Amino acid sequence: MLLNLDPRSHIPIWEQVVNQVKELILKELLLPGEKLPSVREMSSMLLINPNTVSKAYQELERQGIIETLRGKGTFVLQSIVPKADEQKIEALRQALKQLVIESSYLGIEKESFLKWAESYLKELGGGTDCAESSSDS
Amino acid sequence: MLLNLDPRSHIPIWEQVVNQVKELILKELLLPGEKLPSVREMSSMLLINPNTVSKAYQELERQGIIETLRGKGTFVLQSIVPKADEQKIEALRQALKQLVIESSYLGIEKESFLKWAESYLKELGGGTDCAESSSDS
Amino acid sequence: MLLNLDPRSHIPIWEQVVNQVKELILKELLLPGEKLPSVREMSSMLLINPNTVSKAYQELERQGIIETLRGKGTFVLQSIVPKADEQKIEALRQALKQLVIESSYLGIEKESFLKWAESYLKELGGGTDCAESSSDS
Amino acid sequence: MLLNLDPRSHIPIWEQVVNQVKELILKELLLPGEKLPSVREMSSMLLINPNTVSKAYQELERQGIIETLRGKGTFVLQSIVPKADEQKIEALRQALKQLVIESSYLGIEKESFLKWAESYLKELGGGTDCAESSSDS
DNA sequence: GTGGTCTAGACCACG
DNA sequence: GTGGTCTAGACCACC
Repeated sequence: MLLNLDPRSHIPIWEQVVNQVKELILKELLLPGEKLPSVREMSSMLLINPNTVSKAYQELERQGIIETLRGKGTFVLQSIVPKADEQKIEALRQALKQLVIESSYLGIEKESFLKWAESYLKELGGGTDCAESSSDS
Repeated sequence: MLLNLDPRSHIPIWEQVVNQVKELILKELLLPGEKLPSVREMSSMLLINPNTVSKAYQELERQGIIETLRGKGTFVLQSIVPKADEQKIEALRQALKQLVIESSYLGIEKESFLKWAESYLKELGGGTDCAESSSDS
Repeated sequence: MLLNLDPRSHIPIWEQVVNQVKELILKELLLPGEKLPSVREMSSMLLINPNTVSKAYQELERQGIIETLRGKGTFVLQSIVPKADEQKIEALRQALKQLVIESSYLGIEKESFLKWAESYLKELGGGTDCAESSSDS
Repeated sequence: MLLNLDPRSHIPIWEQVVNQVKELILKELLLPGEKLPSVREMSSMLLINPNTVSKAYQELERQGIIETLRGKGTFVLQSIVPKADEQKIEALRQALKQLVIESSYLGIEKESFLKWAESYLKELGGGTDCAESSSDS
């Protein structure tokens, strides 16, 4: 559970936590049913306020990724069902388009961009069907 | 200069303006040397606060995309040189990675994601040989 | 005494126990004078903490529904007298009102809501003439 | 915008705000497009912390009932679409069942319970098609 | 021990 | 002016 937080980033800390937990789960470094550090543990590990961790956990629960059992703690859900929210997909497409625009202004070649995308997709998606390919990043 | 602004979007309006101007330039709907509407014109066209337009123009100037000539107006720069800022590239890579993660939780297939990326890359890069001319800085 | 507990529910487990015992009594699946499982038995049956069962029993006793005889065990009271606590009635009305509001936002038809209410009322009140016998306190 | 908050209630204050705003909208005391008091105004009106109001507004936005425009304020959405979430409907049914059980222990007659339900349904639902019936509580 | 709520007060970005 | 985020510290309910 070593998360990389950047307090200077414009992305709120709680959202950085959300993102990185989601990444850890996809990479199977956090397994279904596994217990997350308690809010207090996490906050002292990351040197952030417990409320910030709490907000991150609540958001993850709202997204159907983790669950909290009263008095027990917080756990990764057994079955994380991808829900194909059309609005979110459209937002993602827009974000992707914007990234492409930015990459052009940064002088990034098309091939590089696609290569990166493929590499990230393999890195994560590999875990779903074949675990051995998840480490060849 | 018909921009699509969404006041409900969580992306700041000034940033939406910046993004769409950059897109228009890439698509050659705004040509080098062309004059942009004045801050007042733009703000009344888009029904937004002049300060917002001003902030967008300042950001575009900061990024080396447009220039303001006092008393003359604001113009698209003749040569927009992609500056390969390593930090920005790394940030873009992170953003791309995050998009890939989100797409996984939305149940989007790898092929779809790559297809979209390719389509956007072609859409922009196709109109101009921006990639080849990116080294003549 | 097969209770359906959901550790994921936001209703505290002790309260779920209280609710379901009250339901069993109304449905005459638990009869007046009948002995409840001991705290230990119940906790091992339900795989929950004995303290949780204990809290549920205390609450049921506080509500005048069961009684604990030292050394003998815990029993359903012979005569459960509905006590028309005005405050609780008002709270119930508020809760009902809130349910109606929620049902509206969920797009539930008035008829459906009333049908459900009637069905539940019949389900419970039908088995016993609780309403008529409610005045013999 | 006179809300009745009960700090002693077990329902969190932010949730009480959410509930009552939803009620005001159903009763057409808050109209689509109307501006809600700012977070600061509301917090000073209700004598609660701005963060508490903020949490309530965020929840209302998450439920698709209001929207916030950056720097402008918070507004009731034009079209509030009831979304028939099956899980939430089932939870509502359970809550209704529980209310029926409670009403029995409080000695409430079936007819009273149904009468109340009908009255609340008419009070709110009346606003949808005929405004004149909304005041005959 | 666990998470949830509330307060107070500060800082920031947006328009 | 608006809302959003973060911190610090307190209190509570649950198990």
